[in-house]
Amino acid sequence: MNERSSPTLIPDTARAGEAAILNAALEAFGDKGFYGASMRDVARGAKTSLSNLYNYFPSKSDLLAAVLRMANDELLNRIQQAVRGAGRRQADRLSAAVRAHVGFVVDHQVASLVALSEIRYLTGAARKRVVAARDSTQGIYEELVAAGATAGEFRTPYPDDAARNIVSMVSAISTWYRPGGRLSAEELGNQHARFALALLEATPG
Amino acid sequence: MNERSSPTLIPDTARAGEAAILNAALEAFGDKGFYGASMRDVARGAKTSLSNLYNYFPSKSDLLAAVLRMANDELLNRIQQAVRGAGRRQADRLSAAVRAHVGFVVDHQVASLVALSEIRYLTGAARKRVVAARDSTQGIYEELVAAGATAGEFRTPYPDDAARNIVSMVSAISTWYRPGGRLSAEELGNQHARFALALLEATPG
Amino acid sequence: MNERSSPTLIPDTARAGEAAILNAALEAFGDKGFYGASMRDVARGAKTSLSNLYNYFPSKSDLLAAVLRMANDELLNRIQQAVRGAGRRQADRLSAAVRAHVGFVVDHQVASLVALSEIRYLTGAARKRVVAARDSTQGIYEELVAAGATAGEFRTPYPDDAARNIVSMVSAISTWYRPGGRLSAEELGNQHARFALALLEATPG
Amino acid sequence: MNERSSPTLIPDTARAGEAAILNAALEAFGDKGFYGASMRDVARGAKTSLSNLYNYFPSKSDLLAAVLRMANDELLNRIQQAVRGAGRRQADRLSAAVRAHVGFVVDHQVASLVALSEIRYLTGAARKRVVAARDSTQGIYEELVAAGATAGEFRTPYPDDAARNIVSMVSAISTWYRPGGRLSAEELGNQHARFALALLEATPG
DNA sequence: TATGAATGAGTGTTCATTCAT
DNA sequence: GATGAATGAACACTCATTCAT
Repeated sequence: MNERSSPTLIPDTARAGEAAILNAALEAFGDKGFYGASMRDVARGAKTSLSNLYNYFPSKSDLLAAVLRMANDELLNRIQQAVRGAGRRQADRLSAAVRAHVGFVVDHQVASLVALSEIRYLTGAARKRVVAARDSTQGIYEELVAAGATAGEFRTPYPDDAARNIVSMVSAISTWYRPGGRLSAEELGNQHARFALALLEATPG
Repeated sequence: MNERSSPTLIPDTARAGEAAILNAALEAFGDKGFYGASMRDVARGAKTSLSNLYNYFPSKSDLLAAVLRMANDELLNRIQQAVRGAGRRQADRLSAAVRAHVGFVVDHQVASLVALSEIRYLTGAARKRVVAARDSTQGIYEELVAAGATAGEFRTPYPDDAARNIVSMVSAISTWYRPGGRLSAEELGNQHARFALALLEATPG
Repeated sequence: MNERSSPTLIPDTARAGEAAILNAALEAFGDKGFYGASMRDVARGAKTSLSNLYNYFPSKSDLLAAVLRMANDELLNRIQQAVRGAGRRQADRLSAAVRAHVGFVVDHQVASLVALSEIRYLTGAARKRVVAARDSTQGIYEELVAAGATAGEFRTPYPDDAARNIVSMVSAISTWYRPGGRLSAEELGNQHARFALALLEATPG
Repeated sequence: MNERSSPTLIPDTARAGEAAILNAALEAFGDKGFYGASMRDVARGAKTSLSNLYNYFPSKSDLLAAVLRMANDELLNRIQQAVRGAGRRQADRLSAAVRAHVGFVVDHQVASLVALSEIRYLTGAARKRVVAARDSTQGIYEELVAAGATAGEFRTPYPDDAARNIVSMVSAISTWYRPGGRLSAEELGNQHARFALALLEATPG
């Protein structure tokens, strides 16, 4: 049973060619960045013509937005599911969230990296939507931390800032992680769960 | 005495127009990213002609490299000086490093952001040099953490990873900090020093 | 009886979707010119798909040709009918022609404008046919003028050139006319009939 | 002495490459229309590179605007000079204006054609300026006609509309004139001067 | 009849860079 | 040290048109 397979980010509702384009875009943006990657790169990766891209996405920006939205949706799903499946102590729930988050970053490293670094190239409504999605993720952490603080499990005087730093730490994994490295994905998850609890100055369980 | 004035990054040894160009490049890269900013943007910001840029820097990449190198030099200097001026306990030394680091990020937010996000667009020798400089900074933290671990001050089982996460947290400040926000620069420094010690599972001082 | 209603240009023989396409094409070409308007614009205006246009017209040029042919047919019909219904004096016949011509331009301003300005973008057989149709209209004027000159009603030494200038004047109405302007359509017709007779140096009736 | 040589439209103040570009643009726009002509066509005609065009004109629209402005300036100059050099009777002054106008159209047929048909592709401030210039020309005619009407020389009941039609007739010459045709430029001028006076129902001189 | 997917050529424009002065 | 002119390559995007269904 493979608990952390790497399910594609692309939802089943997508049209035929759409998935190929989205995956190619993800790869291209991850490789060269949003500006550095050209629509021709994407088309080449998706094995279609440049102009055909525009039958699916009206602009390069929309393509980026779609990629980021999908990544954020999947991340949010994973974290929420993990939290729902965890015990009642907030420390456990937060640990589960961090492990799920790390799992996502490892499974979808490129998407995580793109989400971290290319969001700045969005503008207007697309940006707002993606920023909101990102804030949802952060919001989950803030709620968990707040609940834990109320329950006396976490003693940090800066709960919100600590929550943000947890996200920073986990997100940063996407910038240096290499599969087959010193730590397995699971170890990485446990490690960062411990970091998170330490940051929150959790009372020993 | 103004301990945290915002000294320019540009060294006095620079030629006449060089400083203006470097500052303009910093601003442009910060605004739009390396690819998004054009040499014309830089020229406009430096109030000189496009072609004159090439009398100072042989290429756009070299311009980015110069900016990053300066930023890293200044950061390294600040941290080293802070550590030298701190007490003998490793916790104190590390706190001093973090506070200096936060001070740099706040003083040179744009440069910090550029260093964080545009390094990927360097290649070849220039990249190597900048990466090495960045690793020097990280190395300081690793040494401090290792010394503290040896001394029994820090109990984290993951000293190197914790050191990296300290850098991640402090660097991330550049992505959200706004002057005049909830916390002053000094408070931000103290806060992150506490986060760092918590992360390291420091024994109470 | 409404003598100057705005009967559509599209003949009843047209297939189902054809009328919508032709009208959309007319509007699009009028708005942005032949090159400026795209087949997508036409499809949008006709509320059908881009590719469906090609079930009706084999090319954009053919679409333009069809529009222009229809406009010229209607114009020719109107003028011929008006002349047939007029008295025996050439001045009266010419006045009737001009008034009918002005009526057409006012009723179908966009079509008139397109016919005036987009004919240049036709090539080959399509162009020949449309130019011939336009020349037919001009031919009517030339005959009327020649007959009037022979009859001693018009004294201009340049009958053909005068005829062409009558057409120029009336056609130009399409470039500036706005419904609800200073002059009614009927006044405009009478006015230009007078201009035409003046141009021909007609002997006082 | 060459009274109607074809002095270039390009003023002496222009930079070196500018004249070549403007002339090439004039030719290209005349040949294929504004939309039909590409910047590559212009570059080819000006014997320079595509990108170099943008060192002189920031956009294709600006290039068109520059062409049209120059044409209108020259036309206005010619008419004004002609009127100044004419006698005191308004009929004479108007004849002079028409002859000068015809001379311009013949000398700069392409420019006249472009001014007549491509003005619609301008927008914003550029359009306003060119429209204003065109209206200046029309204004001269209106003043002459009004003065003649006051003096009892012209009896038309529609002085302004007649003035507009004079412009229409003369402008239309650009759409059909071919050098070496039936009429010389001078004859064409005299002919249209006669047409104009006839249109105005001028009292016999 | 009607559609969405697909394509290759072409669009205006911007790019980093070079060069003559 | 500084400039404006010049360039070739690349860019995102649109075009008219075709084709399978």
